[in-house]
Amino acid sequence: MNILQVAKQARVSTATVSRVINGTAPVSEKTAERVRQTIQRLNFYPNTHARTLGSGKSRMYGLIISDITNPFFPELVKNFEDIAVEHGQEVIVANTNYQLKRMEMCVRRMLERKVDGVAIMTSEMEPHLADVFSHRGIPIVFLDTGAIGARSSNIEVDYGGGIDLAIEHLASLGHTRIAFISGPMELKSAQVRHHAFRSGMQRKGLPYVAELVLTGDHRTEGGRAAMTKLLQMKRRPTAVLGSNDLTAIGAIGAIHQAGLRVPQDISVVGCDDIELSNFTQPPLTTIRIPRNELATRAFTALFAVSQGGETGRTYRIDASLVLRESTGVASRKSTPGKAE
Amino acid sequence: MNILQVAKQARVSTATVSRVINGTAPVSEKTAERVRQTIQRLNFYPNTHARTLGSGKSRMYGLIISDITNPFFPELVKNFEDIAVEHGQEVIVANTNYQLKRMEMCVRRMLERKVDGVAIMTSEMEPHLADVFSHRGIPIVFLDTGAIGARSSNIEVDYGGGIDLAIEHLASLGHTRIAFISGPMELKSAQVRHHAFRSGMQRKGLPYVAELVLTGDHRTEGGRAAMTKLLQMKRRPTAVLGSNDLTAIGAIGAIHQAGLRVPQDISVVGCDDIELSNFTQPPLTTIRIPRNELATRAFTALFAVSQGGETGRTYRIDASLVLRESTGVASRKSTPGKAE
DNA sequence: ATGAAAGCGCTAACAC
DNA sequence: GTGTTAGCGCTTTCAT
Repeated sequence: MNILQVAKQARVSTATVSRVINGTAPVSEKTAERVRQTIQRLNFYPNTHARTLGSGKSRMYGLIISDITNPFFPELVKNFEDIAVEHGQEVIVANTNYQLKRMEMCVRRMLERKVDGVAIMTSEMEPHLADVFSHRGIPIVFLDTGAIGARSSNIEVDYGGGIDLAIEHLASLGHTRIAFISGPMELKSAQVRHHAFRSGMQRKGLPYVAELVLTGDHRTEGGRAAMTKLLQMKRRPTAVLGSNDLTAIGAIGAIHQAGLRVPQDISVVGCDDIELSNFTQPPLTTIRIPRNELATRAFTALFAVSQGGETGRTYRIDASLVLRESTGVASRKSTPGKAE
Repeated sequence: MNILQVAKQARVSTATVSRVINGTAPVSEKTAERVRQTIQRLNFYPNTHARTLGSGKSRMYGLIISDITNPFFPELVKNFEDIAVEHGQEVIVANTNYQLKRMEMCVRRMLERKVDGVAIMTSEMEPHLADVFSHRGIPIVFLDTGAIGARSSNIEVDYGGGIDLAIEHLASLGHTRIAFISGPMELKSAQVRHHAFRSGMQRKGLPYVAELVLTGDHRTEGGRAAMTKLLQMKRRPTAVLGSNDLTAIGAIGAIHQAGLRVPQDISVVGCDDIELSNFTQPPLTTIRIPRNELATRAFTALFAVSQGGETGRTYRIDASLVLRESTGVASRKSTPGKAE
C-alpha cells in the first residue's frame, strides 16, 4: 500500500495525493475530498521513512535523558512530547543509563535518524557534543552546561536561588547545623547543587561543616546510607538537605528506622519535587524544579532555532520552595539519645 | 555525507560499503578495513530512513503504554529497550494518555514508521487493533486481553493468584471486612483485578460487600478520595486492597489525614510493587507484578514471531505477595471513634 | 569478491 | 489546479 495506489484509485497523480496529505499546494476541494476518501478507504498510512528521505526533514526531535526510571524524567518526557505533538513534531527518547558508552549510542541514534534537533537533558557533562551536532547543523539544547553557540542553547536552572530559600527557611526555624547529602560528583547538576549549598550557607552566615556533607547517589539507597552515617555522629545535624528528592526520601527512611521522627527530631528538605514527595510520611518539603517549564523551554528553544533560524541562547529557570511537613523547629537535642 | 562519498573515498562501490556495514556478504578483509577506516574518518552515520526504505525492515519495535508518568511503566520501558538493544533492535515508545484518540495516533505512528512489531501494554481494551496490525503482517503482543492469533500473542498476568495471596494474608490476620478500591472500569486490568477480588473473597468464604467496593482512578488522588469515603462509613473496613500501588498510597494518605494509623487501625495492600512502595510510611505490603519479566516476555514474543516465523501464543506471568509493614492484625474497632 | 543499477515510497521542482 | 519526473540514501539482485 503506497501513494501510487492511492493515486491510481483516486485517478490523480502521486503529487496531488502528496499535496492533499501535506497541504503544500492548493488542490481543488473536489479532488482533495476524493483523495481523502480513498486514503481512508484504503487505510493508507504514508511511510515516514520515505517522507523523510524525500523531504530532508524528519519532523522528529531527539530527547536524551539519563534514566527513565528516575522519577525526575518521566514528567519531563511527557511534557516535551506533548508540546512537540502540538507543533506537529515527534520525539524519540534515548537513555544514557548514566554511561558514557550509552551516550555514544544515543548520539549515533539521533544522527542516524536525522532528527531536527536534540535536547540533552542528562546531567553528565559532555560539552564536546555540541560540536558533533552543530557541525551538522542540528540545533541542540543543554541543561546546566553553559555552552551556547549559533545553534546550541542552554537552560540554566537556578538551583542557587532554590537552595537559598531552603536554607533561609531552615534558619528561620532555628537550624544552624545543617547537613547536605550530595549526588555523585560526576553529575554537573550534583556539583552545582553542592556548590549552591556551600555558598548559600556562607551567605546566611551559617557554618559549612565539611563532615556534614556526605555523598549519595541521587537514589534512595544513597540517601539512606548517608543519613545513617549522619545519625551516628556525636553531634548530629538538626536538618538535612538532600541533593534530590530520592535522596531525601531515603534519608527519611533512615531516620524512621533509627526510631526518630521527622520533623520533630530532624528536618528534611529535598530537591526536584517529584510527584511522590507528596506522599511520603511526612510529605516532603522540597525545592521545586519546574520540569514542565524546563521541557517547554527545551523544545521551544530547539524549535525556534530549527524553524525560524533563531540563534542559540541561554534560558533561566527559577526554582521555588514547596513547604510541606518535613521541616519544623530545630530540635534542642542534637546529640544522640532518646528524642526530645 | 552519504554512502556514495564513503565509497568514493574508499575507492569501492556503494554496494561494498553497504556490505561492510551490514555484513551481508563476504568482503575481503583488506577492503573491508579500508572502508571501516573511511567511515570512521568521515564520521559517517548511515541514514536509517534510507536503510529502512531500501531493505523493507525497520529494525524497530513499537511499545505503546498508557502514561510514562505512571510509575508502573518506566521500568517496563527500560527493560523492553534493554532487551531490544541486546537483539540489535530499537524501540519507539508512544503514550495513549488513557485516551482513545491518542491510541489512534499511536497506532498511526507505528504504522507510518513501519515497525517490525508492536507491544501494546496499555490496559485499555482495543481488541480490534489486532486486525489492524496482523492484517499488515506485523506481529503484536497484548497485555491481558486474551486475543491470540497467527501473529498476535498475549501475556496474561495472574492477578487472581496474587490477589488470593493478599486475601489469604489478610484473612490470617483476622480481617473479614475488606474493602477494595478499584481502577476505572474502562481498563481491562482494573476489571480483571476487581473480578479477581470478588471471586477471591468468595473462595475464602469472606463476604463481598458491594458498598465496600469503590472506584478510584489508579492514581493517588482516587485512592485518597475513595478511602476518605470508606472512613466515613458507620462500619468501616479493617483492611483495604487497592487496585494498584498509587491507589493504596493515596489511601494511606487519607488514613493518616484522618488521624488513624496504618496498620494498627487499618491495613492496606497495594498491587504492582512500584519502587516507591518501599518508601511509603509504613512501607507498603503489595502484590508484585514482575515488570521486567513482563517486558522480556513481550519483546521475545514479538521477536520470535517476526524472526523465526513462530506463531502467536499465550504467556502466563505469576504475581506474588510482598510483605512489608502496611498490614497487621485486624483492629477490633471497625466503627469510627478514637483508634484502638 | 566486487560493481552497476534498479528499486524502496515519497517530495518537490518544473511543466502545462 | 494537476501531472511528470528527478532525486533522497540506502539495499539488493544480477552480472562479472
